[in-house]
Amino acid sequence: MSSDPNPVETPAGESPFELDHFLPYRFNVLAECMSRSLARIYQEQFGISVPEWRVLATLGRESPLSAGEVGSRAHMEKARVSRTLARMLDAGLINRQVDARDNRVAVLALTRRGQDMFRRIAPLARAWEAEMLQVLDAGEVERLHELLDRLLARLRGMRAGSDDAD
Amino acid sequence: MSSDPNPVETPAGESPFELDHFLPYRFNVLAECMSRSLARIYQEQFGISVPEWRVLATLGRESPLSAGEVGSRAHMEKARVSRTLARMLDAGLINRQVDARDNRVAVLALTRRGQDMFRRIAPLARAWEAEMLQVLDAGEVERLHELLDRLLARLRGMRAGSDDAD
DNA sequence: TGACATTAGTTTCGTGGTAAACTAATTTTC
DNA sequence: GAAAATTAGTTTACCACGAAACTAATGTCA
Repeated sequence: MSSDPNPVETPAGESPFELDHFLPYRFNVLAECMSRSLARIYQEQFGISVPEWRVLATLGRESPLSAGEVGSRAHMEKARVSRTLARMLDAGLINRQVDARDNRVAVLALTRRGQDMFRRIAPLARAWEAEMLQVLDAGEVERLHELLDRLLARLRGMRAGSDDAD
Repeated sequence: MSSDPNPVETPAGESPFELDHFLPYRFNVLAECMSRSLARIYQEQFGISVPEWRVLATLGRESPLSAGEVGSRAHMEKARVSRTLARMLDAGLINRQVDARDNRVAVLALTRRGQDMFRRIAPLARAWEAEMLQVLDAGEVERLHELLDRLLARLRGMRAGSDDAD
């Protein structure tokens, strides 16, 4: 009884709860694995962290942006954005210029150095992704993206009315 | 020039790097959304955190287990397991008994109270998952799980030889 | 049996995260 | 046009995490 492999009784007919088959758990584990694996590349070679990489990629694609715009595009809280930007300013990867029309906002862009770094990391990131995706064919990749789209939309919908936006 | 929406030139023929289409980013965002949404349920109603829920689910399915076994089953670092167990012991959710054969290991199981909590949360977690999965049909859910399986296996394989196991 | 290595688990240390308070600028309202 | 509300962004306070150091028990090998 003390070594019962299924110690908590389940109502008749129900299978026990399995963490391994539970999607939030699976997504968390997988996301963490991906982050770690990829981060190894840009952390070791370029000395930047995950949020720094996100900001770099965001401003590499579109700029100039305000801090708030960076946050919404990269799904980062404003405090995290603020600290990340401070580090990147120190490192000379971005520059910041106060908006003449509205002195609260400052407009951000990559410096030459930031652009160079982005140009060097982006292909490595793509290559890493391609290596991971070798176990999937093109159609599967497409379907995966499509499933992720729908799940994300669903999650945003589920909390509708409950609290604030994102 | 300063308002160029694609400020970093891409090599001819290549599309610019899009964070929104990059899988590690997408998985992180989605995993975080799921965690938050689900955690709202068990945090508000039962006052436990994500790692506590993981340990609860792990020991709810199989016990007794040592701390190390809990960690490997729930994909948690041993330090995190240790802290989580300490909190749960305080809260009277689990009990710990030193193994007579090996005084380094202690064997863990849910208390009556822990079992009750698990029995109450598990169906809520299932229901939450089912609600999220309403946008997918049964075949899609199955294919999603299968894709996740393969990606996870791939990631474990990619770092083969590079460093330690998990 | 006594040194050395290994293992289970805890604790420490530094870092980074979030929520909430805060500052400063701007907009709204009457 | 002053008071109140809103917004952009920073800072503070607190807490969690991971890596590494540490403790204690066990295993190994001469």
